[in-house]
Amino acid sequence: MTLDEQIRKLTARTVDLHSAEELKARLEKAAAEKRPLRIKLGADPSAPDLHLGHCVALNKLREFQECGHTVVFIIGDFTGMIGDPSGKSATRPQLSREQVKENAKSYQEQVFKILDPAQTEIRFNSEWFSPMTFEHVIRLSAHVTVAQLLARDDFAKRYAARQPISLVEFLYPLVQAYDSVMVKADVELGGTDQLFNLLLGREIQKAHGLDPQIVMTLPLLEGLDGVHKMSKSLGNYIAVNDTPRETFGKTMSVSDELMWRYFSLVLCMPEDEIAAMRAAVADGSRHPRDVKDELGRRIVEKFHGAAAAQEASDEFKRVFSQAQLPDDMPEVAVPAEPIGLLNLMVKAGLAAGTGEARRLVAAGAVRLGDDKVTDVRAQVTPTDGLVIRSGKRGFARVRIIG
RNA sequence: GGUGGGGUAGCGAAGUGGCCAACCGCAUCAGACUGUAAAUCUGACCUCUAUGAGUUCGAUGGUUCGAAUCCAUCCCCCACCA
Repeated sequence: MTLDEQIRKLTARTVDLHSAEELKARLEKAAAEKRPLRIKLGADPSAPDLHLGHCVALNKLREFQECGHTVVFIIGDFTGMIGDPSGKSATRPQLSREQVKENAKSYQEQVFKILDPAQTEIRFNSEWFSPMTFEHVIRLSAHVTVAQLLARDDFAKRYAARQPISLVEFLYPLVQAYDSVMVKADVELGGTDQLFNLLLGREIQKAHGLDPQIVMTLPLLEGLDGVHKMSKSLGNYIAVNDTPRETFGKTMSVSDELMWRYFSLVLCMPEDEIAAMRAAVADGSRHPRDVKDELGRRIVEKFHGAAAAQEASDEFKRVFSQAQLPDDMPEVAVPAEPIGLLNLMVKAGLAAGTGEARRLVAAGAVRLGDDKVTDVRAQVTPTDGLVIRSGKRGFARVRIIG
C-alpha cells in the first residue's frame, strides 16, 4: 500500500485531524525506522458492555492494524477504582480490584471481535499511576491552567450554568494525557467529544519531551432513538454481545435516515457505495426495508458470522412481518390447574407484576393461542404447548408439570 | 467560615394544610397506522386479581379530625462570597 493510499484509508470518516501533515510525516518516519506507529485508545473499565458506538473507534484502529501499526489499548483500571463522576451521575460506584479485573477480561474478549490480538498491546494504567506520588501529581498539574480546562466545551457550559464540576473531573483529562506519555502514543483517537482531552495529551507529551501525538476524532454514532449518542446509560444501544436476534431487531428499529450512518460508521462502507444505495432508494429501485435488512445482516455477520445473520433475518421476517411464532421461546412450567391470567403472565416473565399484566391485557396486547383476551379477570386452564403472546415481542409457551 | 437555593415517582419539574397516588414534559410499555421502523393519533404508566385496598413526596419525631404542605431535630446536595 502506498503512503497516499494509507493516508486515505486512515483518515476516512474522521472529523478532526491534527494534523494531516504530521500524520504523513510520522508515517514516513515510522517507515524509515521500520517501526509500527503506536495507536492509543483508552477504555473505562466500569462498563464492559461494548456497543456499536465503541466500534466506530475500534474500526479505525483495525484499519491502522491493517496498515501494520500497533494498537495500544489502555484499560483505565486505576481511574476505574477511583470512580469518575463525569457529568450528571454524581459519583460512580468505585470498583474493586476483582471487578476491574473481571471487566477487563470481558473487555478483551469483546475488543478482539474487531481488533487483531497479535497487533494489540494491552496496558493497565494502574501500572504507572499506582506508584505515583502526590508530588508527581502536583508537578503534572502544573502543566495546565484552569482557564485551559474551562475552555473545554462541557466544562464551560456547566460553569456558566453554575452546575457542579468536581475537581476529579478536572484531573481526568490530565490522567488521560499522562497515559499518552507513558505509552508513547503516536496517534490517539476518540469520539468528537474527546477532542479536548486528546489535544491536552499533545501538550503534556511535549512537556515531557516527546513528539506530540497525532489526534483524530471520529463521529459519535447516534443510538436507536436517532437523537442521542449511543450509550449504555441511555439504553439506546446495540451491544457487541447482544444475541444475533436482538442485534438484528434493534437494527431494524433504526430510522431510515439514520441507517446510512450505520453503514458508514459501523460497517466502514465507502461513501460512494452508500451514495449509490441512497440513490437506489430515492428512485424507488430498492426498498428501504430491504436495505435495512442488509444492514442488519451485515452487522450480525460482523459479530456472529454469516449463518447467524441469515437466521436472524429470517426469524425477524417470520415474527414481525408475518406475525408468526418465533422458532423457540421461553417456557413457563405450571400445573394443569386453573390460574389467573395475570399471574400466569407474571410467572411467564411477560410482565413484571400483575399491575403491568393488567395493563397489557386491558390494552388488548395479550393473546392465548390465537385468541385475544381482554378480560383482566380471566382464568386460564393451562394446556401443554399453549402459547401466550404479549405485544409483538413477548412470547411464552406453557409446559404442564405434574 | 458566611450567605442563599435545594432534596417530590425512571428522569426533569409543579404542588406549600383537606378537591393529592400527587398537574405537566421526557423516557418507557401497549393499541391503531406501516415497510419493522420513524412520524402521527389513542391509552397506560407506585404496589396489589383492584369501581376497592395498601404504601409514598430526604430521615425521624411532633402539631392537627386531616400533612408532600406547619413545627423541631437530623442527614445529604448545590451555587455564590470569603
